[in-house]
Amino acid sequence: MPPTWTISELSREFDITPRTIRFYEDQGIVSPAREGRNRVYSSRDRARLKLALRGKRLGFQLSEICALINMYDSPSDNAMQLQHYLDVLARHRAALEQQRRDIEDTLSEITEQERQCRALLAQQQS
Amino acid sequence: MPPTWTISELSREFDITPRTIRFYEDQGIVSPAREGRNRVYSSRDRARLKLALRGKRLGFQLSEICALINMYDSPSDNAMQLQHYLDVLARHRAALEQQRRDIEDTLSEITEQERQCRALLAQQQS
DNA sequence: ATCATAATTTACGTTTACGTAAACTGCCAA
DNA sequence: TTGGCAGTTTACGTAAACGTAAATTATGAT
Repeated sequence: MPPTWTISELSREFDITPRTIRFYEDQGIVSPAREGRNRVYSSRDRARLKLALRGKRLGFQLSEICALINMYDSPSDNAMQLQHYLDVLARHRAALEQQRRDIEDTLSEITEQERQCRALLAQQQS
Repeated sequence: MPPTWTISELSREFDITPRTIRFYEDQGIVSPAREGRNRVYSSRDRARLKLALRGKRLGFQLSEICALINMYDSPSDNAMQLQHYLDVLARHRAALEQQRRDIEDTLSEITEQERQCRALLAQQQS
C-alpha cells in the first residue's frame, strides 16, 4: 500500500504545529483522508505541504500559494486556459527574479559589513 | 542645502501610501524632521525607506528590518558587540541563502511547467 | 474670500496566519 | 479501570501591517 502519515509525523518532520496543518486544510492546501476521525495524509498531501512551506519562506501569502500549487498540480486541466496559465507563470517568474536580485544585493552588503567588522576587530587586537 | 522630500513625493516614488510611511516612522524606520507640522525627509530617511521596502519584498518582518537597518547604519556603534553583530549577519546570510535555493528550485519548476504548456499548445495546433 | 490640495492627528477597523484553551473521544499500558 | 497520550472540534484571542474615516490646519490659486 502507498505510504501515509499522521498529523504529528508531518508536524515533526516539517517543524510546524498540528494547528498549522489543520489550518492549511481549511485553506485547501492539503485534503487528508480519514481513518475514523483521524486524518491520514498521502504522499500528495505531503508534497503539497512541502511546496506550501517553501512558498512561505519566500514570503508568499497562503492564498497565492494555494492557487499556484493547484495549478502546478493539474496543468493540463482545461478549467484554466493554457495561455492564461502561461501568463500567471510569467508574472510569478518576474517576481522571483526581482527577489533574486534583492537577495544578491543584500548578500553583497552583508559581505561588506562583515569585512568592516573584521577590520575593526583586527584594529582592536593591535 | 541637502536634498529633502515630502511625504507624498516619497509615496509616489515608492508607490506606497503616506499612511505606510507614517507607520514606518512609528516603527523607527524613518525619523523625518519637521517644518511646522509637516514632515521633511532627508536622503538618509529615503535610503532607509528603500532598504525597508527591499526587506519587505524578501518577506522579512518590519521589526527585523528595523533592527537590521539600524545595525547597518552604525556598525561601529559600540552599543553592540562586534562579535554579536557578526553572528546576526551570519544568521541573516544563512536565511538569504536558503531563500536563494528556494527561488532557484521554484524557477526551474516554472521553466518545466512552461515547457509542458508549450508542448500542449503545439499539440492543439496540429 | 473662497476653494482645492496636501498635510496633520486620533482612533477604530480589517486581513492574515495562526495560538491557545476547553471539552471530548479512542486506545494502549500498568 | 484508570491514567495518559494522540487526536478531534469549536471558538475566541492575538500580532503584524497597514486601511479608512473624521476632524482639523496650512497654503497656494482663482
